[in-house]
Amino acid sequence: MTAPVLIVAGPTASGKSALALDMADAFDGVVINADSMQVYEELRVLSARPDDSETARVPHRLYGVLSGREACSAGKWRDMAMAEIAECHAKGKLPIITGGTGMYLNALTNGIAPIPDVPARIRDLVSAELAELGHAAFFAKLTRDDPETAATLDGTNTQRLIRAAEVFAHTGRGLASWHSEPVITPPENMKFKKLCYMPPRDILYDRCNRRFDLMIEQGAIDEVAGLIALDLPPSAPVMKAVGVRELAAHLAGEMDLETAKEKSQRETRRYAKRQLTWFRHQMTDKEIIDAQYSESLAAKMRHDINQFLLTTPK
RNA sequence: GCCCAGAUAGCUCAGUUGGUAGAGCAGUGGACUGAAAAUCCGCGUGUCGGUGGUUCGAACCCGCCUCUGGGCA
Repeated sequence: MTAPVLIVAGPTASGKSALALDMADAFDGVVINADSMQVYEELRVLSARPDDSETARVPHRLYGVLSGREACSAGKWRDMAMAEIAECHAKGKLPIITGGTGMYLNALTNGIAPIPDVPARIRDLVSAELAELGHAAFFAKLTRDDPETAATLDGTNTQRLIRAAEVFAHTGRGLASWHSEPVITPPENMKFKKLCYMPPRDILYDRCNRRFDLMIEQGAIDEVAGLIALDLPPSAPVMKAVGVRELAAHLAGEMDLETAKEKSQRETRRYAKRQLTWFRHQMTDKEIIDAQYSESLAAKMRHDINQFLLTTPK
């Protein structure tokens, strides 16, 4: 028995959700979120989470399931996604993984190294140390502790320096050494069909811009005010969503709304561009869809997925 | 109509006493193994508004023209 999984990837605002919804309708599917920001409950508007009419139409999973107080991770997401996929298969439904977080999709389909979870406390400690020492000295220390991993880093990449140091601090073993272990892979019988939705750039950028205007109308500013009231540390992933920093500056009276909007739109475009690069080069075995969403595209997809399901019945 | 100040990269502007130009932003290419909407790394030839002149040589000096601000009538 095989276990089919459909993946609908693509950059933000590409229209992949509409496609996923259609496919869920057509194939008795469940839409499972693979977006690092849509997992947080406090980010309804700014993460463009599916609305009530969409969630009423087909079942949706892993949207808004974590509090912004905790940080998600590729490993945590993979475990949640695997559980949802198993439930779908038990009920004879087609899991449709939808989202733009390439690293999450990669962890699911290509596997993830068996590294123990690092407690937040260790990360905080390591971050504080980096702030105190500065990048050069911190990097020099990492090079002494764990030369193998240090050789793979560029010394200015704050986040990855912290990751390397926290793994070493917590496990006493280097990140590179962990990465040489066999990865935790999905079961043999799990078969993925990976669609990657990549519209022309001018259309994508236009959609990014218009969507942010809509977010403002839908209460994005109140949403950010709510986040600020939670008083989360700046390192909390929710605080890094596009638009949060800009609208927070506006609320603090440091930036007029028009500027905050323009900056957010620009950041959305840049994010979409990074996603395009990631999908282009890092995502394996994908089928690229470069047409705009239309009924004829949806019809073609239905046909393709039918073929996929015939060869890999659930 | 007259006077003044501008016109240089998609945008905002630098450009020393003449030696054919460079910043920021935008854009763009890339990296990516547990914060990834994160975090990083690359990429700068453009009739220097047009035209005529001075000069070995003009973005730079001079004349005329066009356009844009501002002022005076």
